[in-house]
Amino acid sequence: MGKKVSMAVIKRLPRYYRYLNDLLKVEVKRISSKELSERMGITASQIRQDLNCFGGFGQQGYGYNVETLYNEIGKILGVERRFSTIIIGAGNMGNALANYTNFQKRGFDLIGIFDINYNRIGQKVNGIEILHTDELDDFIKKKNVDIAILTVPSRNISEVAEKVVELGIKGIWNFSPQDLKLSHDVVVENVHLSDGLAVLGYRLKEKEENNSSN
Amino acid sequence: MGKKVSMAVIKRLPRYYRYLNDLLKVEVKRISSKELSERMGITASQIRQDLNCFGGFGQQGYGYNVETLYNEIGKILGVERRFSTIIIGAGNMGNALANYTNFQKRGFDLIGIFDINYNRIGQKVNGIEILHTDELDDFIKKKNVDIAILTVPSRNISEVAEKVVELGIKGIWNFSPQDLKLSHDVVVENVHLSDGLAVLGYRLKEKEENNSSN
DNA sequence: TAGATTGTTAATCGATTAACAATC
DNA sequence: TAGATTGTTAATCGATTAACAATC
Repeated sequence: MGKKVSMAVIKRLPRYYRYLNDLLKVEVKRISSKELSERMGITASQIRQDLNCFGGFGQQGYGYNVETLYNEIGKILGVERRFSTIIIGAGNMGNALANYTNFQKRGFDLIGIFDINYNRIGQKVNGIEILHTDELDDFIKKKNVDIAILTVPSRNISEVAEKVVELGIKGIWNFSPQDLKLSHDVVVENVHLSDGLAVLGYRLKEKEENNSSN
Repeated sequence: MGKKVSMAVIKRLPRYYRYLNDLLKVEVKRISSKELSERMGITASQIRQDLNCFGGFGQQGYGYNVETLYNEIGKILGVERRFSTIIIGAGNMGNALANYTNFQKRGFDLIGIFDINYNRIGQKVNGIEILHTDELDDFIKKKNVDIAILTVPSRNISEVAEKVVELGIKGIWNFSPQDLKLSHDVVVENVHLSDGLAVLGYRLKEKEENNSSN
């Protein structure tokens, strides 16, 4: 009952999942926390600690069965569950995401794309017709949409976000640099791409300074 | 010297920068750590602690001058410094990033786009002609490129990354889900978009379970 | 001056690592 | 069985929060 797993652990799960998938592909059957730790560049202790938040998936003296562990982490992440997803904002980023096949694999079904620009309406992206945002209302009510991916301009983000949560959206994946403050209780993941780029700039600059001061 | 500021602090800097920019726009002149903490949803203590890693930008009894603080954080992040940047992989994601005007503002100048597909060569994205990856070699040597944004398919990522670091690239912004293990000493920032989506799925699933168990 | 708010030290909290008994 | 490796508890490390003297 409510063990309360920390975000630090949860954020590492997709990475474990990826590494296990790679191992599966090259037909590795079993792996010890020690070997996995060397591949991933984290401590074996952390791996065991992380996994034991969710249950004892390993076996003493043997390690972990790769396929079992992969499936278990998949279950934890909810890969079995399907999430119906829409994209709002059919600009370049919306386009790129709509064509991202990985999402389908991870349990996210893209069922609609919306834009405010009439020139875009009716065009298809990855086989899905772009609808006008005026139709959002009807669409969400009819189709029971779980997640909205927001790739609209920053100035519209709060408005669009408020609207979709009122219509019953449960999760938002926000690509605008603007932080979302929402009245409703909804799960939000922010991407904030340019923040990552800023950190890259910082690290680069700092490295140069260190090098020149030696 | 080398105070060694932790990554946790550095990752918060772009967020401070954004909030200060918003305050500037609405012409707020001064702000206390307390008021900023309320807006950002973090503690005032953390704000003061974070900022003091880089110097005393505030004034007792007054708070912080918004413009000064904004500029100081900009300097720390290296906004003044220009980074010449190329995109490798002119697919949907490469396209989207090439059209992202924010990067220019943050000190990143896009000076080249490359693709392996001959059909794309010669087309322009955001005013920049797409070149074939065969020309990477010459281009990087001639133009002194700082950063490569990699939006190539996962299967090519290691190869392309190794190539650009050999040619002298100092920083990589990696959009492939594959982790990079590079022989050279180079700054890498990974985006791993689908990891973020996976976390969103987890949180959504968990919330449902909590709700239904009440 | 008195009030406000910083810069900074100390206390707390949480996350990572180490260690080892349990056990396959 | 003996060796290997987990699950788990305890120790360490680092990051966040609280507190308050310094000072604008």
